[in-house]
Amino acid sequence: MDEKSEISKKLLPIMDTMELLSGRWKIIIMTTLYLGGRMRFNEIKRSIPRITGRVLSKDLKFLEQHDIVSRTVKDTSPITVEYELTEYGRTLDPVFKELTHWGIKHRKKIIGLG
Amino acid sequence: MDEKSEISKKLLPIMDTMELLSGRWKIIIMTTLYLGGRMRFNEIKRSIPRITGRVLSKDLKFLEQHDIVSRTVKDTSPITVEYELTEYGRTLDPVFKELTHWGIKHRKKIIGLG
DNA sequence: TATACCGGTTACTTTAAGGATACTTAATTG
DNA sequence: CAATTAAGTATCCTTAAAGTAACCGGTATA
Repeated sequence: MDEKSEISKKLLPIMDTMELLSGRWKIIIMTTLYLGGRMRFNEIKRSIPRITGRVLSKDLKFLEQHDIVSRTVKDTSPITVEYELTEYGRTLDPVFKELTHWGIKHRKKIIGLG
Repeated sequence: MDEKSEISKKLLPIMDTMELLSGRWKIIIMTTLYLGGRMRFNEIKRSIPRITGRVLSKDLKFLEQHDIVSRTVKDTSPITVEYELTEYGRTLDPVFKELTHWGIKHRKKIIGLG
């Protein structure tokens, strides 16, 4: 195997994961649902300062399509829609744990330097 | 502590880490250096199809400023510049391992469905 | 009657990241 | 002498993501 295909082989799964994490709001939405459990559209919106309905809607749809988040329409009046992390979405937990762990050490390093 | 500041507390380190990983090329550059060890600017460039010198230069500078990559000018003629992951850069390894691990399972799931 | 909330969608504008290309200085090769 | 390599920089352009704001049908409240 040449150098470039070895790089590709290493990169592909990393890029696959990153596709789900990248963007300004996706991680914030996932963390919000992780902490908040089952939440309605406007609950999520109110929990995340400055997010717009357009982006929240778009990102939730994306996450639903990738089976990270589930969407349930409740037959109330007016209807409400509940979102929560799927079981599969929760398998991202170790990823978030590592991101968190490294971030905490990184912040300590930066503050230590400052 | 209210809901929003709890979310912020969880998010901050994640966002700190993501800052270093986000963008189209940073992860590719880091993976290339991880596999290739010490490399010159144009070696890196040739290893990464379609990257432009402008972006490679910019991203390497960013990574150097964050102590992920070291830059060494060699007194050859013409001068050459070598880049490699710093010891600190290599502490990102567990992060990449998790991203890889999840990505492999994710790909299997997607192929399984298709 | 009208005002607000529910969960969105549509159309338009702005911003940031990245791409394309030319250029730089100094040395080397043919 | 002309072309090439090295490691970039400068300038302009394109694109994709996100922001802004208006609007939708349906329901409920004052």
